[in-house]
Amino acid sequence: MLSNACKYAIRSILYLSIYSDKTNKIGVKKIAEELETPQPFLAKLLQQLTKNKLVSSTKGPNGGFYLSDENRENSIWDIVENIDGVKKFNQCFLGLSKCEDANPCPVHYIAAPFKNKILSDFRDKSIARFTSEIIDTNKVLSLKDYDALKLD
Amino acid sequence: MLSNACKYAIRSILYLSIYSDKTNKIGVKKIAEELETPQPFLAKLLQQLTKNKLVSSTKGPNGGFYLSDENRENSIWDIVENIDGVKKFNQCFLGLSKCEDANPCPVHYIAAPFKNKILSDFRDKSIARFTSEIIDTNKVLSLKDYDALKLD
DNA sequence: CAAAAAAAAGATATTTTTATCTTGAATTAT
DNA sequence: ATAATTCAAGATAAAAATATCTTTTTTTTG
Ligand code: FES
Ligand code: FES
Repeated sequence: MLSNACKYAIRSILYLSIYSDKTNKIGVKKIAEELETPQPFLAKLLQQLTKNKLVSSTKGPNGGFYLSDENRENSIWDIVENIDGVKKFNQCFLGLSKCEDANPCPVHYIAAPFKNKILSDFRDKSIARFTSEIIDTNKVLSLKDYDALKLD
Repeated sequence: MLSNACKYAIRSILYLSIYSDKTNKIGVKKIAEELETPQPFLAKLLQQLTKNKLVSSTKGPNGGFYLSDENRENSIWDIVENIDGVKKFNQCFLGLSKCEDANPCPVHYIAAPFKNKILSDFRDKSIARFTSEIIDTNKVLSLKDYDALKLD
């Protein structure tokens, strides 16, 4: 449903949201290691996300990527739009050209509620809120295998 | 989540389940037109599905593809396994290597119930039952755009 | 200022998915 | 039998997604 690129992007931004700020930037190398994603590919992605104001960056020593307060006001949905485009998500689970109640495919009534739920979660919460919920519930919500992002 | 190939396969088999039997076979050309899928690609798929006993076929004039009673005892899940493999479906929505309650990603508790629901629907019902439910509810459950498969 | 660090940009490569084409084999109707 | 029809099989092609490499630019630190 989401491309690898998009998954990497979401994970990166959630990671940056938890661990970075203006005074604590993080380089691609570190991010790629933490999230176990291909480094140069992630670099390209972050480049694109930066150009589109979803993440921030500075060059030079102690430079790297981080999320500004403005960046944190975006939603996960903004990331999806940026990388995969909107269509990807509105598509029918079985590949019909339109997914709508008026013309449901055989699994529409199973798939549609899920899509709506994910969609509203992605669209209605800011990155900031999404992140604080992760932190507040104090669950081990890892971004890569095992508990890499365990908040202790 | 599912590949195009797999979507084509599922739609084809549901189509054949509704419209074909031993005495009424349907050619690739017709199927591809009805489902609006690329014809030679679908031919390859049907070939594979036939080899793997998920559909039946005969050559020659009035030949074509159809579902035998045995074919109808398979599940949608069998199709998915055949084309995309099992893994595809067990994957984490954000791309972690494992999707499990013990190590949930930030959207796990939204995605997991959906996956379980689809999975059980796909796995526990035979094609035959799936199809008769489509017919019985008498809904316009089309397999391609608009109401191509409207059961009147 | 010079050197090092790090992202930006652009080019290239690999892999996977999707799609097509060509030839061969089986079946049926005439 | 023969010709027509339709699937089978294998080779090939095109497109998209994923991944890497090289060079340039910016920034910071010493
Ligand atoms: S029409 Fe297929 S998922 Fe909605
Ligand atoms: S861990 Fe991500 S969907 Fe289950």
